[in-house]
Amino acid sequence: MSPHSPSDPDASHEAPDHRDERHELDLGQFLPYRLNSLADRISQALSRIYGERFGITIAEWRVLAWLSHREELTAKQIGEHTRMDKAKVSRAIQSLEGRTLIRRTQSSQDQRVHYLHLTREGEEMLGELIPQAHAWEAELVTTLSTGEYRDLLNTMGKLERQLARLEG
Amino acid sequence: MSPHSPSDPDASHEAPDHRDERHELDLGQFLPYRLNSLADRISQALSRIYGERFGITIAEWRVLAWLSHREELTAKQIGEHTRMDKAKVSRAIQSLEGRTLIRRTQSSQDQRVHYLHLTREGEEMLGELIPQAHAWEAELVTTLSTGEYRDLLNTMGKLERQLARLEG
DNA sequence: GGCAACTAGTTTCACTTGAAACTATATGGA
DNA sequence: TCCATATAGTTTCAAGTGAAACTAGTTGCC
Repeated sequence: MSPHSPSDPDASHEAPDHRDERHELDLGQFLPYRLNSLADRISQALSRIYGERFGITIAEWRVLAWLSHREELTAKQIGEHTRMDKAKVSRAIQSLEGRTLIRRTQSSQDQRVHYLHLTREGEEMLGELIPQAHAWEAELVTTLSTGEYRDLLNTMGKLERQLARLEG
Repeated sequence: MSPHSPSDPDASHEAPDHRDERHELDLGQFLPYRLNSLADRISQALSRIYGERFGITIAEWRVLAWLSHREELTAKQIGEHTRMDKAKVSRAIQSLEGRTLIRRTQSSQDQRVHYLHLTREGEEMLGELIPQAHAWEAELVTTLSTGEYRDLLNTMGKLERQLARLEG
């Protein structure tokens, strides 16, 4: 048995009183569920900034964010980085190009690939968006100590690596 | 400024060398993104158990899981617990009832509400499914120390409360 | 050179989703 | 009592989704 005693669904048989608190804890201590609903809530809250203020989707934001640190990326590379499937990436790119936030230039070596870059317009939007995203994140983590924040990222890194091990 | 120094998209201007590692870190240290992709990967991995071995969706699993600790829940209560919208809950319930994993009984006080309970079949399925889910979780967190695991849940709790504050 | 296998990116299609409309029931006044 | 308002749950509809088919181009091999 793991030392972490994740929620035990049969536990309710042992102590029928306090059922209310205990069942709250049950799913509430099942890591996949907790993690998923936390991430979901954060995503939704943040996408209010992307969506309402800037009119872009999460997929579009991810494409833009990656383009902000790298000059030339292809759709495929963005798909690898963001773990979005290529159809989703393709549609995000189409939409961003339609709004002239990014531009595409065909590679001369390989006619199939297109390098993507931010336009001036796209850079300007990111120049506004990114600080707001960071400000929001800062507000979210404001109740954590520096150590807690570092430990969180650290632990998440461990889980990611273990996940890769389980997957691979 | 937050003490946590989340990823700074402008940082690449300061040190154009080592661009490759630095941009990996950039989005890689943006908590909402990291959290979301981690949760996504975990959900997908777990839903292989739900889906392939037991033929149920995540929504259905959540309904069943809640029913495993509480005798009588209504669709509305499940929606509140799981933060799924009522259409999704309704569809999950229909499917589960169709497979006779749950049963519905109309309340005598209020003809609109239906109490949900597991059937024997549903209980049997959960009796198999839940240990497998826990075993998978245990494998995932096996690289964490007991303290790290506790701190993780703790920190997540803090983020949830802060999120509620920001939302409310 | 020419053909099979491969790859980047797009489109199609069947399915899922959440918002809003809807149905049936309940409640709280006037 | 009657009516306005509210609520539980279902259905509809338009938009979004990923898997698979597809298009266009490339590579390796004979």
